[in-house]
Amino acid sequence: MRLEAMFKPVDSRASFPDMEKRILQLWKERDVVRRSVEERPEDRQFTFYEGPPYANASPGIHHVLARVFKDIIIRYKTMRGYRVPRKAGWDTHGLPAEMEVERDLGIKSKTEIEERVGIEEFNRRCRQNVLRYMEDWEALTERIAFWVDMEHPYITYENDYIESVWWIVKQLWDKDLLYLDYRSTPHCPRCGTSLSDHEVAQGYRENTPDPSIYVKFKLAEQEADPALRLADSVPTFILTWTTTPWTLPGNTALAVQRDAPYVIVEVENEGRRERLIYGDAPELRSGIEEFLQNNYERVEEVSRLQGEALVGLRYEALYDPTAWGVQAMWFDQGQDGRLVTVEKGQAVEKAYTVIAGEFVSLSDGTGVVHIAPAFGGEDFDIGKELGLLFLQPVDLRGELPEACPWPGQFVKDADEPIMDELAERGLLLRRDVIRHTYPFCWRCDTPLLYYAKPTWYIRTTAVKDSLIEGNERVNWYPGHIKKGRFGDWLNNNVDWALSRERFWGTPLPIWQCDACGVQRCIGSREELRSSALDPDAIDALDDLHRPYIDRIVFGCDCGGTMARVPEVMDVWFDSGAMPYAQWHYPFENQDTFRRSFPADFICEAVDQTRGWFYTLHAEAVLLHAAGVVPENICFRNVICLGLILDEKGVKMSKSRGNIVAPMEVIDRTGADALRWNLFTATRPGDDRRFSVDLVAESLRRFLLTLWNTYSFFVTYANIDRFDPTQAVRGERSELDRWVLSELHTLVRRVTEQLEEYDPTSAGRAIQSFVGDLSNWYVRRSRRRFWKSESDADKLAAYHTLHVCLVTLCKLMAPFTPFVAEEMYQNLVCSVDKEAPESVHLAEWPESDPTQVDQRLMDETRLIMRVVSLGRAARSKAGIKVRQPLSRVVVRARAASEETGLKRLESQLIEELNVKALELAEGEGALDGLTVAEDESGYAVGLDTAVTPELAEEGLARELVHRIQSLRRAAGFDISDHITTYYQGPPRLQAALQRHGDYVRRETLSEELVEGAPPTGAGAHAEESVIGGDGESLTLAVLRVS
RNA sequence: GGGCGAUUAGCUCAGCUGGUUAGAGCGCGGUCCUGAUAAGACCGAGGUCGGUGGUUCGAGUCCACCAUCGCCCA
Repeated sequence: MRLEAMFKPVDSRASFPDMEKRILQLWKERDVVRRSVEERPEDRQFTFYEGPPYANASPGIHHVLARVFKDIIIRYKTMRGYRVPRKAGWDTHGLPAEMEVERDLGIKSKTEIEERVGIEEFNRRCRQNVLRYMEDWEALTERIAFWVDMEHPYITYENDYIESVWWIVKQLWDKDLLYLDYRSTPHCPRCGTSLSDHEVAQGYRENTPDPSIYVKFKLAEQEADPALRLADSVPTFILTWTTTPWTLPGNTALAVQRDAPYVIVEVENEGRRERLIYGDAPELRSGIEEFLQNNYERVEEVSRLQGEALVGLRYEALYDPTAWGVQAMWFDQGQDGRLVTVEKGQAVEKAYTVIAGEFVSLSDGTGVVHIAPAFGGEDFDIGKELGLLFLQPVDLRGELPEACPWPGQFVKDADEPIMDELAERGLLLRRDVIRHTYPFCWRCDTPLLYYAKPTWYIRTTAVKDSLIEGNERVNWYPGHIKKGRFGDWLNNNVDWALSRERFWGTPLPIWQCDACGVQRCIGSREELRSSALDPDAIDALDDLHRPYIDRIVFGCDCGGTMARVPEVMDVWFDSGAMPYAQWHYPFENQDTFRRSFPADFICEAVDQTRGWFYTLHAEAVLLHAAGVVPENICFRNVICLGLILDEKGVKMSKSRGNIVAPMEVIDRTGADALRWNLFTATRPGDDRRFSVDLVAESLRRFLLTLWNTYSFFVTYANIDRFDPTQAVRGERSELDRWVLSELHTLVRRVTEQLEEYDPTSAGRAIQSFVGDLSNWYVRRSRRRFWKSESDADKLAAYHTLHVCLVTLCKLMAPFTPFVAEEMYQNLVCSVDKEAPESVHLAEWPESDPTQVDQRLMDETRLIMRVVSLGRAARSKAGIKVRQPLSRVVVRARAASEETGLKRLESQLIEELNVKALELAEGEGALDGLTVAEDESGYAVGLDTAVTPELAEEGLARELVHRIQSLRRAAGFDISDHITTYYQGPPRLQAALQRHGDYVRRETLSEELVEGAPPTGAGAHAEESVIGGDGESLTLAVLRVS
């Protein structure tokens, strides 16, 4: 062994946050982040895609969650020898940015942006705003050691990025995967814009009063259906229910449930008879019929029938909006249900007829649903499906036409007069008010209208089979997402609504002729330049956003002028374009792209199933269909994270004020503790409760246990000048072989589990190993380190512990990169100048199966169990472990176990401080002993008889314990030699007579001196009582200089 | 209303393809051990494994329904 200390001394009370900051500095100095990528072979790439976050607010703990789960896989793969490029990215477009700017400017409507602020200024502010928290993001990202290249990120608002997006759009356009159609969207009539789902969700208000009315639709005179007994020439009405009277002018169909029963009821008042048709379900009938009984002289059931029988019947329209100047349209079945103008004299087959709808409920209303395709989402969809007539008698401001009976009235204000007018015509059966949940504009409190308007779509349904087939080959973690949430989403795929009538987004690259209406899609800047009337304007165009792009016009073959359509693109399309656009593909970096597609791994939270996971997948499948990418899959493996809840299980949100700021946690416990908690607390896909206290527990339970083991090793290794480069001589002890067997088992398990994208199981296995290492290996080996002679056994113990700690560093490097680095620097770099300069540049450890001894591990488990029972027996007898006892008797469950007990006898004997182990033979073997048993059949009996010899030995051990405590209290160094002074009863003398060497050795006492220490010598003394009869003992220790 | 997930001790979580008597950590009360330890060991209190049915010789585990919570969708 060497003369100088090998290792930097380790403070067992180190501050983790401080240590981590030093490590950050070390990485910077040694350029480790860059080297961890570039020192791996270029032809062995593992591809990771970073989902771009929005940097317009500070990052939260859920962002930390995603980032560390990304990081752990990247680090692991790097250590496995893969090159893992990791390009950061920022999402910048869309409503989140626009809303922020609107708030700053105090803007209330879309018109204000266009007229008061101007698109140029508005977008300038969006651009300025959108990355304003980027520094926070960068600081946090660095602090939690998510290694991602933030110096060369992709940013979705950059021209190169936009150009790649345009290229994608053009590929779809060329394959006829892009089209313009109507779509029902939540619309704020006051702001004049669609709202996103997220915005709508913010504005739901409960207990909103609305009309609740039963409206009668008169069946048209037609050939008599015997079941309806129309031949009886009694007017027959279909009864419907609605809460939005203003949508009635848009009615073009009534929907019934095909398989449900309906009833025809005849009512009579003053000789006037009429018949009503409604759903035949008890809960419907009781409500309706109670009303009828109260309002009619006679109520009588005429017949019953299936909904089927009603389908196809025609009824009289309540209104004729075409007379008000409303242009009739219909969903042309010949054109995939596209909405087209109804030509003069053209008859729409499905107009004012009864149709069948799956969604019709027989538990409320009347069992008949009024369909207005211009307004409701379901209404629109079924209109499209069946080719219904379409009437839109309300403009985008929510006002009715001038020529109608309620000219220019806002729809909600028109409810009352509409109901009055229906009542006058005898078509209103019942008029109530209900309170329900209704969406309002979160900005201006205007009730939202579902409103059908033209929208650009991507024909994702055309590639549905490929979407589903591609997903089959994706490895999801957790697995249920694949068939569940994501699979269902794909199975119910609808075309992707791409356009937004907004300002801050990738401009939709479609130009339309003002004369002939022909449309063109532009796929590059070059194409733009060659098409533009003024090519020089393109050279001067240094921003592809609105309003600049809108100024570019083309000439049309027809002689007209082509201008860009006003829409921008759904911001999600940007994010799904990142595999291509981050490299400005195909305009640049073609090799890089080919090498990096598809991704091997992505990771985001579960809310991205319909977000980024879908847009990535969909765009790849579409481009594959267009023949320009090689695979219909964009990522091979994906970890889908759950959400973070607060300690009460409530979702964290700003409005609830239960957000935990990541930096506060990190400042208190360090980033490693936070990371460890996030990895091991719950499985990735589960929702997780989170609190600072739980992170602090991770620190205490795991990191400090490890740290103390490490600190122990360094302390003693330095005392003994241990040199890990020295070879071990001879056979290793069974304790060493046991821990190495556990270690190699651990390496195998952690490797397997990380290969399966399961850091949680891997981390828990590490945690359990560290517990065993500290609480069994080190405790059982303590004396080996402490003994004064440096023999082979001591060297083996140091070696074994050193190997365990070094291997642990490497296994933990992906999990807790800081503490792993700190330990690695000290345990490896300080002794091996040839070793990689950072644990993150090191190779992943290999599991050596020849070191795994399953029998030894099983037997050691058994010993631990028996020891635990033995301690229970001691506890029961009230005899402390320091008091040696003569024998322990163990009853095992099988002969093979007895062999194991015998083999590891010495560990058992030492741990329980007994002189001998006996195996229980037959009945009565445990009689007369203090016995502890467990439920599984093990029993341990202790012979509690304390002979004078044993008592003497116990006293010696007690003395050692006292002297050790005194040393510690005196603040002596662990290796200081001392003189010990003692005063006490005769049996103390006797004990020291016999065990003096032992006491001296254990306490580094050069002399044991009877009597008081010399006064003024600076000795530390204690007086205490031993034994039952009040014997007094005085001890003092004095450092020998 | 539909889909997905969760529900095991006061709290955070294990419990593999069904197989004795359901575990760990934290917390609580007590005892002990310790010159690595902010720690550890032992004892004790604490569970009708969300509920109800079913399959089975046997169910925390499989099936059905229900309840509660969360997410996504309508």
